[in-house]
Amino acid sequence: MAVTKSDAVPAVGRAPTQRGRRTREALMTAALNLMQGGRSFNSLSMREVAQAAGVVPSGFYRHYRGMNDLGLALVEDVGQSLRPLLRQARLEAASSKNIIRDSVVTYKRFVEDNPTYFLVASGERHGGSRYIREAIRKEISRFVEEMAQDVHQLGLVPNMSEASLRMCCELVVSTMLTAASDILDLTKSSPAVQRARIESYVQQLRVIFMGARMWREKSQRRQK
Amino acid sequence: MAVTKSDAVPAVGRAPTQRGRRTREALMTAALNLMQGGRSFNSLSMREVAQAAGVVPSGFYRHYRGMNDLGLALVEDVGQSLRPLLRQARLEAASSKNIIRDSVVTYKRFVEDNPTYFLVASGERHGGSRYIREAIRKEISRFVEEMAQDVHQLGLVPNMSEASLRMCCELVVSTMLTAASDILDLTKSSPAVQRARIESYVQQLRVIFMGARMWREKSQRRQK
DNA sequence: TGTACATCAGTGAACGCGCGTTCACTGATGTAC
DNA sequence: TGTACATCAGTGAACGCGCGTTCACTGATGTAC
Repeated sequence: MAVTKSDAVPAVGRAPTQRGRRTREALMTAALNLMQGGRSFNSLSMREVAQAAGVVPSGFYRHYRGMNDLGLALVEDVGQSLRPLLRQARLEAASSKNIIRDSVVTYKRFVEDNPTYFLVASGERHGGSRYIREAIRKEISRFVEEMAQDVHQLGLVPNMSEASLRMCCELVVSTMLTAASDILDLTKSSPAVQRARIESYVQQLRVIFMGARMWREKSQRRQK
Repeated sequence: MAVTKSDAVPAVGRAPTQRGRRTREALMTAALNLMQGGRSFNSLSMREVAQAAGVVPSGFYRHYRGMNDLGLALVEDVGQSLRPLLRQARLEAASSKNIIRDSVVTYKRFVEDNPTYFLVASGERHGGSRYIREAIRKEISRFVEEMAQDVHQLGLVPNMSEASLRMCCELVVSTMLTAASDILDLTKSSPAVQRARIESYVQQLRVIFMGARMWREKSQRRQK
């Protein structure tokens, strides 16, 4: 048997045609839309997603090996959409004279305007499959990296090593992801309850930044 | 039709007999055991849990209205098991001269020894059903309450109002729940990686506590 | 301590349903000449 | 620009399976006397 062109493996998900790319995206947005109601990605079925995307069930396999594969693609996509937007929000808030409160308020609006992204980010961070969790961790570390850069450039926490800065930013990102899931569940609560919750997060971030400014590197402490 | 004793609604889950209580518990532990492998509660089926508990599928309904009901019972049970244990661990570590590091190390061992509890607590905190999320929030607020009491009594953060103390403890508990899910995924990583992760959490808690000690209440700030 | 009886706990069969996956197919798309 | 053709994308039917839920049932358990 000679190896000819026709022997090439179909190789799922490469989508070299326009039509293919469109359907591939349709499947992603269909999954996101199905999650709008508060359902977790885990609870979606492949058939359901295919139907919502207007594709016959078997068509799904032209684009993804299975739901896990879709999940990974989704995480990557959400990460790439979110990172530049949040970075911009951060830089805008930086000129404010009440950086922390403004950032949290902006963030709240942002979460409410893009619920699906955060449903993926928060919801699958600890719950879903192991692979998806790892993918989310990787995206989070990118966020942290970017944020550390910004905080450094803005001089918000001077005299801190890069490693410590990342550690602090990780704490901030973690806290804000927890906040996101809170915010999404709060949409039906009274304004008073919402304000109280937001206030709590403002205070938590203040504690973190105060702690960060007090931080002394190990080496410095030793020198004392 | 006269209302006689026989008209009484079966009223699921009251389990007034010994046998009943045993099976009810068997269903809970069966669910926990099935989660051991890293699966989320959400992905368990009722039939599966029933079988693991040695009960015929329809028997499940004698004890729970459905999986959601089981989930709520599980959260409550996990909360009640965890609270006294963690409180004890906290009080033990309090006598150490390196409270934070010792607490984190103790906590790590504790998470590894009781993976199922934390799989529920972390995994369903943001992912599962709305009702389960609310139930977990309620349990968390109990944890926070207890921790705030202990921190106050030990005088770890003097000069702080009760409300602010709760806010800080919430931050700590949140961070440690995120840590739990990290720890559970790390069991197969190299000791070096594990140590680095633990070190990161130690530092994060230090930042929080330093920030908390620097904290000035709003009223105090105004008086300045 | 013994007995009668109401309630409770567990059984087994049955139902209709949506699931993931496979397959051979057909029409659409992009390309190489 | 036109055409031939390989590859790609979507189809529709079929499969076996485990799911949640219902029902009438039987035996176990706890109690009131």
